[in-house]
Amino acid sequence: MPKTTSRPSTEELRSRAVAEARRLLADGGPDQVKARMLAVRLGVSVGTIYNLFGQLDEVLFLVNGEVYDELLAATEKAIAGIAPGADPADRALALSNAYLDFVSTHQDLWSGVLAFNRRSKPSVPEWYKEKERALLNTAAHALEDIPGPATATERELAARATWAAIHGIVTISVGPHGLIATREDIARQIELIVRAVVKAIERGELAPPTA
Amino acid sequence: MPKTTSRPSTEELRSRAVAEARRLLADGGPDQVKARMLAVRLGVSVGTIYNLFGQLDEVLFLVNGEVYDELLAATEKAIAGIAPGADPADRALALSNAYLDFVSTHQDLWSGVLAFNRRSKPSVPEWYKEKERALLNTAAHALEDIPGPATATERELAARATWAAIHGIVTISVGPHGLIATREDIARQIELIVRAVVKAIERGELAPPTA
DNA sequence: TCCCAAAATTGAACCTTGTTCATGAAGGGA
DNA sequence: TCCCTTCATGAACAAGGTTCAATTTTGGGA
Repeated sequence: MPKTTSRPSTEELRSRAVAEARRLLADGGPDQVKARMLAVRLGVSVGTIYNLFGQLDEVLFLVNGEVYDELLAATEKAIAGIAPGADPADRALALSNAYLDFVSTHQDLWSGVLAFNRRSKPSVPEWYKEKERALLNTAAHALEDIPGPATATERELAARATWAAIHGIVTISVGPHGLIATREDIARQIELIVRAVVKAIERGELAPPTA
Repeated sequence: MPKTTSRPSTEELRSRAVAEARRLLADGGPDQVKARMLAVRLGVSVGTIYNLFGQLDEVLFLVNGEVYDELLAATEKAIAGIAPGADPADRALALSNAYLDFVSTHQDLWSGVLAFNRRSKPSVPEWYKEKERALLNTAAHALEDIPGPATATERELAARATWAAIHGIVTISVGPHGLIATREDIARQIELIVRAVVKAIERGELAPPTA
């Protein structure tokens, strides 16, 4: 009887490794993603992990990349669900609520993503930065078509500021393990900021008296 | 000839250690603050570091605590410099500009502080959380006396949201090494959010139609 | 001045982790 | 059958956090 279980393909192993790493990241943060632990979970030796990935950080970049993709999909879907003529604030809130939903659903994972991003690394892959840019662009898009006397430059500034603000509110609410504030509280804070900004755009109060 | 340099007192050593740790933190992030490196810089052995501090994290908490104190002092000073009857937006902007100034002046250090805070740790000392609370309270105070039909609860919500927003804008602009955006750009984003929120408070548009 | 108990220092040693590399097994084509 | 490429292996190395028994230093009392 020949062995029916042949050696799993390299690709197969790689994706299982990423899946395990994701679990470890969510459970204990980036520091818990260890080469030996991954090896044990996959039933291979340490060396094999280093055949699969140049260095351990690469696994974490891949995990985070996955998470980014999912978050991007969620936000895009949320925005797409809003009617073209709807209240601009609703569009912006659809985006931020999607973000909040996502983070609520994956609290520990997201906390891990943030922690890893804060670790200073020798180099960040270009494709990774690209995903981060894509996320920002989605946000910008949600604030793009708010009527009002704002130039493209002003809109872009407002979009980035609002995205950063939302990100700040969410981030400050995500401790090392789970949310620190209630979901409702966070949602209220986001809504407050978003509505205030949208109103400011509509009223043409964006540009402060430039010094 | 007797040795004129007697053994430095424990307190003396402790404070030199914190100072060195601060340098290391600013230079390479929390991961660069190593027991052996501290020992070498102080001219003592590894063991001594562990006499001074229960564990290495404690040094980092102390460094971050120092930084918090300085930031708090800077923001309080900025707010105190605003006349009591001044434009409420100016008060809020005084706060956020002080924050931005501080971070601009200590970019790498602040980046290190954030990175350390993201590391999941078994326990965070109470006095440390207290300092973080104090920082938030200062922010709340700056938004407290904006005229308008808002309840205390609403104001508190607005204060926390605004602080988180400012924090988000600044944080997203601080990469692992230095600022990613220009100082002016960051200041503009902050100003946009702050003015929008202050206007919303003044106009009594804080509370969205509660669902 | 001398001596000793307490306090602080030392550095070897242990353990965990990232990373490398010489060795060897597996499989497929000539 | 014999190579040759590819991949897996795990021992070994270098760091770094942490501990601790042995040693040194200090300060004060006799």
